[in-house]
Amino acid sequence: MPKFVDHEERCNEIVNALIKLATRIGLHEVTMRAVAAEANVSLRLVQYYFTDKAGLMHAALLKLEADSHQRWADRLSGEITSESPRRILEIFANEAIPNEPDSRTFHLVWLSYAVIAMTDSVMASHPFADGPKRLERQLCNLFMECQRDGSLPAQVNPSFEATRLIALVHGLGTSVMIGHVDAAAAIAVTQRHLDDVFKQTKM
Amino acid sequence: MPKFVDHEERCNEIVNALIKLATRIGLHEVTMRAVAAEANVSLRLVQYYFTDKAGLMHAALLKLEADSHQRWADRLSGEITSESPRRILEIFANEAIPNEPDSRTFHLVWLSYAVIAMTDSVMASHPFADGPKRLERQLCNLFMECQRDGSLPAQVNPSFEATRLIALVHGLGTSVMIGHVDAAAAIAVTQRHLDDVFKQTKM
DNA sequence: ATTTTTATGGTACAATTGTATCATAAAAAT
DNA sequence: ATTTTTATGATACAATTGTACCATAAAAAT
Repeated sequence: MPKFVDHEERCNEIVNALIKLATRIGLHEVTMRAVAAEANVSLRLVQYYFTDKAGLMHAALLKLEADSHQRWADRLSGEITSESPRRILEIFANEAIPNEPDSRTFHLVWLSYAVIAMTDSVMASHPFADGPKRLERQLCNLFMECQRDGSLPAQVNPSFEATRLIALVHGLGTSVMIGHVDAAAAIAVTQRHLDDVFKQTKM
Repeated sequence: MPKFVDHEERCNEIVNALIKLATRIGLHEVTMRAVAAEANVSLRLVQYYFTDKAGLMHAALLKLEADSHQRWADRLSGEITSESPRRILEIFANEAIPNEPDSRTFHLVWLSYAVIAMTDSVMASHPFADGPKRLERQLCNLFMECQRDGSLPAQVNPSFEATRLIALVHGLGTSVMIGHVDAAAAIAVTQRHLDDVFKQTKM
């Protein structure tokens, strides 16, 4: 067999080019040629590695989710381990607010895909809710841990809190991206929200 | 002067065609010709009334916001007037969840514009945050009314609650649109959220 | 050394899109 | 009745886009 190239690596470069491009000009304006140019490869190569535009788009979505999951997994098994579950929740909330290139890219591109999925049944069927669902489970577990260590009242519903927190940071994220609120204010809101949750009492 | 046509009305028909189309196939796939076909007019007419695609898009965004504002204003000056401010907040939260064609359309199309605005400076500069900002003021006022009538503890921060509620329903809305949570569950979350807010106590 | 398979380049093509242009109907004003 | 202005139709055009096709370099296998 002939000339061999790290397929994986080549695909990653192209997909990264797409994500970078989508961040700059919007996913809806991304074209095969533009991706090729951004990745410094020929148009033919993009076709070669992904056949379709649909294939490329799909691969990029998968990588976006995988990267995001990986970043968070790394974080969870890093210096963070020593922190209290409540503190981890706060760190999550902070990092979910798009105030830094990585999180801005993620929010923008993910939301672009989400909007497409809302009218494109093919895109919709794919692994879309998986990311949020896994995240929600993780948050739910963190809330339960807080109850076990006594920092969170027992009558609080962890599943509800997870859903609420995820929706809140997502909504805030969009507000930040369109310039409705600035990132600092958004982080203040999430902080205060968590304070509220943790001081809930029976009446 | 010659043949006269209700300009306003004609524009509305075309813009409505765009919104209907965007709801069906996604805003990013909307084309001048498709809008013309949907409105049952010639391509030339769309050009005549809006010159640009940019002009058409802009007009549609304005109408989307205006309609939404109008619907809510009508609601507020209708049977709702007799309701308590807290109940009005609940009604708002319910209607913001995209479980019905009108609200689904609004969420989808508005979010499509928002995503475009995130990378398009021309779109971004336009009246984008105005809608949410006005809404936030209205919600803030409702919370303050609740404090005046004694149903909401005084130590609650109305402005914070308005920001939080709007971000929450927005985030939930997106989750509903992509099928991550169903509409009924989302409404249950907003209901429970408001319950939480209204039973907050000093510690 | 020849073959065979992978990787890559170049380019052509049909379809679509936004826009521009040319024409004309239709009705009010003169 | 002629003119003038609005409203509308038809179509042409250049640009772009996704995809298909043809070629070939390069290296492993024979």
